Amino acid sequence: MASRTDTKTRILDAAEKLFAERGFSETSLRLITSKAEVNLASVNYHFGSKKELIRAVLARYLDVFMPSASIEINRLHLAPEHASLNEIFSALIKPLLELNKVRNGGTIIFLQLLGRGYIESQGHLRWFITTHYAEHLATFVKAVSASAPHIPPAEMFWRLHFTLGTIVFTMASADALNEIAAADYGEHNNTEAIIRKVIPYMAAGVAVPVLTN
Amino acid sequence: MASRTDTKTRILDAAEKLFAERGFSETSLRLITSKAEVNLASVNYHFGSKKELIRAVLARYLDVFMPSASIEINRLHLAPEHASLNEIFSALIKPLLELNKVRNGGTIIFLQLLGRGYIESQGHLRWFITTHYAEHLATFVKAVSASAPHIPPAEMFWRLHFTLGTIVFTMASADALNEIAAADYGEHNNTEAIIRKVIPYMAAGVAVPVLTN
DNA sequence: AGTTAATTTAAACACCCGTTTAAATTAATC
DNA sequence: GATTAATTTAAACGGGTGTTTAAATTAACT
Repeated sequence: MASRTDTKTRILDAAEKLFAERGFSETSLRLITSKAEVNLASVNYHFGSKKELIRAVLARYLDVFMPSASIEINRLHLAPEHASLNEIFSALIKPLLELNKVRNGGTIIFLQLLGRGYIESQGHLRWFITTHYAEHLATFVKAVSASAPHIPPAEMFWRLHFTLGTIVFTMASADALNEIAAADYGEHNNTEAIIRKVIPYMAAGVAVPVLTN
Repeated sequence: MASRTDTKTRILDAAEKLFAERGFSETSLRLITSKAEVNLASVNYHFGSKKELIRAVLARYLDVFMPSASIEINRLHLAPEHASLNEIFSALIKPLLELNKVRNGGTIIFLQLLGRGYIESQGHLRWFITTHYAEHLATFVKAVSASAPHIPPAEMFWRLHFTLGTIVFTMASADALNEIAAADYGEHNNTEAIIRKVIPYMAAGVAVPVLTN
């Protein structure tokens, strides 16, 4: 059934790397197939279209991350509602870093793809994610809300999207920021170090009391 | 000298709107010139290339925003170092909203362009901004650092980029988020309302004590 | 082994892109 | 008003894009 390594897999592996680095529209099928060492037409044969390839690339990560994240959230001291926001966000570190075992640089690739998906493709990838992984997202939102009960649901909606923006933009610029940090402050952070830096920032922002005046 | 409205201005006006909505690479010169009702070749005649047009679009906003922001930061109670982080971030509201008077929707267009500039064009727009507006940026960083002296410079570097990501990603998705918020919570926020929502989040994140363990 | 199905391949298709050219037009200057 | 300069215009250039086609090849099944 499979010639050498599965053609489908070779395409996905090459595509996710290029998509994360350069964005979807800046990455041509010809570049993907040449890096993957497969024929140009095989993308349309196996995936139908470029748009569906993009979805498949994202789904391959989400199908690993989402269930794993839900398990960690539910496991929090056997009672997620008593966990702090820092603990809840930190519970996502393990599922995120496990993506590095799936593929080299998997964590940062996943987060960059997520950001590209939300910004580039005007809305239809956001729709794909929120509908296909609704239960997992609800689990997460419920846990966060329970641990910050002073934040009304509408305000929490906005703050969680602020949080998504924070992490996703950070990871999209991670390489550039790391270079500057190394040059200016002698710092050398890997993906995990950056995630551990950003969690307190996000947790503090989500929990800050709403201004009433 | 000018036929009707200045051709150069017509191009910039059409371009900034399309760039903000769809991104740089997704916006063709043919689409820009047709919306602007000018000839295709006039872009290259007046700006040289598409890349230089992108820079000109961004510069037109930065040249208004940056000096205005610096003035507001320096004016903070005549002593910026005694202002709170909330006050410092809030000082940027006026310069941001004044962009709405420059052009309709100017505030959100500017913030979306900023985000596109940082994410899409791999690094060379980030370079353009940090070198051409270095003094203004330094003024801002200095004020923020003075009002959160417990945050080491390297940590502050990261947190300010978290902050940039938060605001820029939020504004890039503002329309979509507003639709959801309206449908799910009956909320209707304009650009200013969203900015006022995000400021406490960012201020809390920037100031949160660094974990020592 | 022979037949059918799945996959791979090279080539072409139709289209859109940024840029350039040279002629036509408009504006400015003497 | 004639001459020069600035701008606008239509057309073409060369190249890249996603997708489709039909033939060649490989794998699977009876």
